[in-house]
Amino acid sequence: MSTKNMKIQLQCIACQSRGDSHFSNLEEEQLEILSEHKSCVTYKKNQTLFYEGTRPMGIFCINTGKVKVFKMGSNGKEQILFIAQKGDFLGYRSLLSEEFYGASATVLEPAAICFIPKSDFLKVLHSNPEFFGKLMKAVCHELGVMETKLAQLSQKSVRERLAATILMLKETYGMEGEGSEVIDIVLSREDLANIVGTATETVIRLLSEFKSDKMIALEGKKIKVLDADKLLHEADFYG
Amino acid sequence: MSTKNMKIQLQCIACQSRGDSHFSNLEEEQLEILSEHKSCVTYKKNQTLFYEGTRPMGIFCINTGKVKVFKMGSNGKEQILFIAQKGDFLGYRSLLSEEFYGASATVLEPAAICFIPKSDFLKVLHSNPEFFGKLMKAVCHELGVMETKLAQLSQKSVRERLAATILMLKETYGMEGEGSEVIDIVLSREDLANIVGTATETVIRLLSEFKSDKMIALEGKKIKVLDADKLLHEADFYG
DNA sequence: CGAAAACCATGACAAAAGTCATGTTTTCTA
DNA sequence: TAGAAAACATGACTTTTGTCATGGTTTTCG
Repeated sequence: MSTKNMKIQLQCIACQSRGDSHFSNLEEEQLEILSEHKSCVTYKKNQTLFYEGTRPMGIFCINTGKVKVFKMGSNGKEQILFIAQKGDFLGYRSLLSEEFYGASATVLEPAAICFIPKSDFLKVLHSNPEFFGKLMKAVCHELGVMETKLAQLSQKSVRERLAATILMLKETYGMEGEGSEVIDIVLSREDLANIVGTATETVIRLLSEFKSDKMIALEGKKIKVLDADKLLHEADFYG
Repeated sequence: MSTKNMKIQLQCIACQSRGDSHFSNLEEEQLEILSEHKSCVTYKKNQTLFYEGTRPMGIFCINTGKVKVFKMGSNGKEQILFIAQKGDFLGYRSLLSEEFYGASATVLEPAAICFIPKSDFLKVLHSNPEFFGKLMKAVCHELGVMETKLAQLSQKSVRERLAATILMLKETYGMEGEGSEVIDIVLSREDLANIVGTATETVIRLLSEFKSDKMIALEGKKIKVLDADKLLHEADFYG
């Protein structure tokens, strides 16, 4: 197998993931502008889309696959801010605030991702107030989500946060399987710890406990949720 | 003294704090729209502008004074997200994402704050792409700031975060006084703890240590920075 | 395929931070 | 302005979480 990433060419207008994205309501003409200079590349696991501290040159649009977005701490530990998937944009926030990337983005599983140069994206953005408004709304929503994460990090125990994280993953990646929900994302214990904001060993220990308590089952790296109510209770979603 | 808040009337166009705000470049016509239905009220310490979970009806524009914006945890502890001051807008984020307020806002010191109804604000916003773009840029920047806070909360010790918080306060509210910087904001130890994300007692203990180590002096509730370099060192701003 | 590397798991221990109790000081307000 | 309430301070102790060490398991890749 070649070590080079495979390039695939596809018009945005025919993109399978467009319906899930902010591009869903764009007009044909504007989709053509976006397609003009875009490149679509397949990435392998662990490849990095962009690094914290570098200058954004355009936006990434995820076609398939999952991408972790994280900040590196001085201790060498990552804090994962969110996980992006099909239809999500990456990098437009730094583009609009005209700052360097505030985080890095690394592929978690094989992915197909388009890159649209800054100028084309901005051209469409400024010629389409409705699109601009939609994006504004999305950014405002994201800010609210991030504030909630901050407060929970500060106010909840690791145990509560892990339970909440498993439930969140279930909501996002859950697949019904023989009565229980299998979470369809492969995360190392370390990545999971970096979402929760704790040490890897602590996550491993708590997962073992949750397993003993029959709340989850571990199938290889995948987590199966056996008792969502009990997890909800652990996450302290009532006070 | 009356228990009612005092109303003062002033045109936005003549507002002293406008130069510090996102409204600085608006045209006369648009300022008049904003002025039309606005009300400007003085608030006393501990009065609340809006509560988490309620519906936003407009935006607040701070003329003078300081306001803490926070989320309440199930344990009854606040997490302060940021402190707003002269020229800052509050509440426009929830307005734009069309969600309920995600946080509460309470006045820290006597303040004069204007309220502009939703419809007037949106009218101006949508009639002025440049203003919209400016606000978008601001929100994107805020999102980056919030992500940084999240990562630091997860990756730094309480001691490091307190040192960083004191330095941040110095940057924002510092006033040169006989060689050292007096931080011109009155925060209870509890509020400070709720910024740092820790227990009140822990903050008190660490402040005592910082004082013993001659990094700060405590003058009543106000903090004076004696050795910013040493604080920077404590905050671990190099790795 | 098979060795090396990465990852998972668990125990033992240490450190960080939280909680509770108590006393003092400051601030508010009737 | 005096009494009450809130805020500050500190000690003693507990709990939570992190770190280090070790061994087993899985994955990767030459």
